[in-house]
Amino acid sequence: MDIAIETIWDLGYAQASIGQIAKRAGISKGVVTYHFSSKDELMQNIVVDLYMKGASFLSKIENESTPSSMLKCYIETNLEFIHAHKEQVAAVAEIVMNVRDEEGKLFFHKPGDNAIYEPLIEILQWGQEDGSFRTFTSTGTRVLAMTIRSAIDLASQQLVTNPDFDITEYSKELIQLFESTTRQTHS
Amino acid sequence: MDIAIETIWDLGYAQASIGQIAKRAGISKGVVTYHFSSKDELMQNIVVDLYMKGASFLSKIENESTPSSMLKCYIETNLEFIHAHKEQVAAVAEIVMNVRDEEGKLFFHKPGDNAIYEPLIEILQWGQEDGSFRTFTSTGTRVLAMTIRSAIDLASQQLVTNPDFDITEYSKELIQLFESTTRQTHS
Amino acid sequence: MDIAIETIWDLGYAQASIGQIAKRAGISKGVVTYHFSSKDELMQNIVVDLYMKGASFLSKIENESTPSSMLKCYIETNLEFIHAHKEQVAAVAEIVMNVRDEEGKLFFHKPGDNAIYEPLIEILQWGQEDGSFRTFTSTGTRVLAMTIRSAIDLASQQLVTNPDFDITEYSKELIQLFESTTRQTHS
Amino acid sequence: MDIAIETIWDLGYAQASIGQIAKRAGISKGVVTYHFSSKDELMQNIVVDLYMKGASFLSKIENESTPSSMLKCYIETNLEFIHAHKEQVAAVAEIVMNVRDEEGKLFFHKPGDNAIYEPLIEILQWGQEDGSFRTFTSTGTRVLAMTIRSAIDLASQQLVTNPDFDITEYSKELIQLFESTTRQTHS
DNA sequence: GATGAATGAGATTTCATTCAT
DNA sequence: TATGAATGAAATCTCATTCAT
Repeated sequence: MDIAIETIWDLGYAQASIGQIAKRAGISKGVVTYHFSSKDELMQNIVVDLYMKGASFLSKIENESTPSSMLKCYIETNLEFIHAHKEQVAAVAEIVMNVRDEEGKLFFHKPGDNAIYEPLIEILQWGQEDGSFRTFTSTGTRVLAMTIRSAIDLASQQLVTNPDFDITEYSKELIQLFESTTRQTHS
Repeated sequence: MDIAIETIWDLGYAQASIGQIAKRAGISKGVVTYHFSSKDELMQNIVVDLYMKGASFLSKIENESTPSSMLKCYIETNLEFIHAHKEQVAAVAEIVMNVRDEEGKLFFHKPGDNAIYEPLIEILQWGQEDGSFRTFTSTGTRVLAMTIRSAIDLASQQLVTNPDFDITEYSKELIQLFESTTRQTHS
Repeated sequence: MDIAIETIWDLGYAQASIGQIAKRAGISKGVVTYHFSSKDELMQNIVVDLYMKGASFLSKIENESTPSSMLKCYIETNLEFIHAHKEQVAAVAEIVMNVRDEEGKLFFHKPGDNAIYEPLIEILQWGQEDGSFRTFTSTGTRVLAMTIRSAIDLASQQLVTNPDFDITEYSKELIQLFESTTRQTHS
Repeated sequence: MDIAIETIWDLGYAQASIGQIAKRAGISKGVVTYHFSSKDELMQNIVVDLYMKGASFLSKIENESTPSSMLKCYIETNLEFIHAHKEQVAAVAEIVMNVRDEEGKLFFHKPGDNAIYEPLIEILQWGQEDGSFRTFTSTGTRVLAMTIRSAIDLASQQLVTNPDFDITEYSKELIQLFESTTRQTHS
């Protein structure tokens, strides 16, 4: 699986054939289909593995005691995770966007599933309820969550394409940006 | 080319073979390779065509007379463009992320090329210089530009994956969000 | 298709891979899948082609004016057909017994379909009705038809496995056997 | 071996891979190749086992004291055997027609080997000699034996493909048919 | 005896590309 | 311009067989 991730990182999903992966791993093609009944299953394993790592890594966010610190922790921890697993994060992004079922529909996408934004929405709602964040409309809250999330995900793309990208600095700036965006402006 | 775009939209880049495209267009495979010397060239044409459409469509942004109205126009016009050409925008996103050269490097990416953020950075700098926007550090300005851009690009993904996504509403909310983010808070 | 038939005749269905067939035909594998979208489709074409040839070849049986001469003609013409197309007949026998659908069911077999015996049963019934054949029970008539048919089909197997088999002689003997089997024994 | 027979019965020879057989048996592939040095050897064992069962089961035919009762017993006992071991009989039919040597020749077939017809020919000759059967030419005797045998073997095919096939009834009808075929018509 | 990992050959199929017509 | 035949490379997958444990 690690070699598969590396191969996707280096060559992209389409070029990451079982043959390529096996060659880079120094094993025969048969080994791959012996352990994973199909290429798709290998890819699913890579995705599921990252989700499990992510769930563990990101669980500490829930421990924060204020909306502000939790938002900070959310951004920071997510970017740390992306940094720590940049190859796998990028590989999963490619897999999710390329694996399709027989009908041509994206395999890793339930239509209308925006569950990824829920944790952020909850943080933002909490902050509005306890008065530490300024208020947004319902839609505004959701759009802000989407904006934060897309800014986070951008980091993974930058790590792939931009060798000068400094994710630590990016993290600090994002935290500051969204801290000021959410801050209550008048007492 | 339009059929090629539709095919990528429906089936994804990998399944959009010349055979598929030709079949959907009701022509023979030979016609495609007659007009485009290779599949990659067809794909490049789709990308270049979108860039040209975009340059024309987005040129009106430069006519705005204030940083604030220009930022609003930038967001609004970009989202209108994504909306008007959602299939081609999505197709180009797939092409850009899948076409690679012999070495496995992404064909449509010059390393370190973040030119896409420059127009936004310029708007943000102009606003800081004329005092209509609050001030950001140099890095903060760049990160804000990246955040705005990624929020805009998210719309294209949502159009692909989320049938309930309302891009007009999204546009209004984004404008409001970044208007308030950049607004000078104390006179 | 002719080369495919020859290959099945020589090597059997399992060994008659697209690669083998292409090699024997002196063409590339791609040509086969270009003309036939899959191996199964090639095999179906071979089967359908033989059925069409058979329908044409055997149509003259209907012209006979007495049950006895029609039975004789049925046996004779069927064996002539098997003789004239022995390779394809044998190939179709292999195909019919080996091609299966995804569930493992034989593709060329509708459960309970014994339509092949109907023409013979009709001849035998006609002969009983007009008094030229001795009488059989309903089941006896069907079993006799099955016996005649299996004796005919045996010829194809013999042509495959027995180089000394004389199908002309076999034809004469079968005709005589079933002529005497069906003959009215007392006036 | 029983599982292998079931697998061939259910899926056909080609799909009856060692992996499939082992999976259905709940054992590892290795066990199969531990007990049988090759797949072909497993298949040979299934064939030989059936022949031994058959030799035992059918030996009682020799005890009959008249040609007529022996012919009846031959048909009846063979069909009982096919009925009692229908899966294995069908499996052996598939094996015999699919296993080939390196040259592509059928493994279970010695060219010109028509030994299977000898017992029937002997019964028919005996009946002609003792005057209880009507007389046939030498070739006619052989063709009649082939006809009887093919009618018997048809039962196995019918058991595979026709769920409504009643082999007991078929047995009675065949016995009656060939009793009347062989009966001396004038004293 | 039994297992599971590993292999390598070969099967089907897809596909970009070339080329004669 | 357009077509369709042909090619050859490569991809996924299956499978009999080997082997260390």
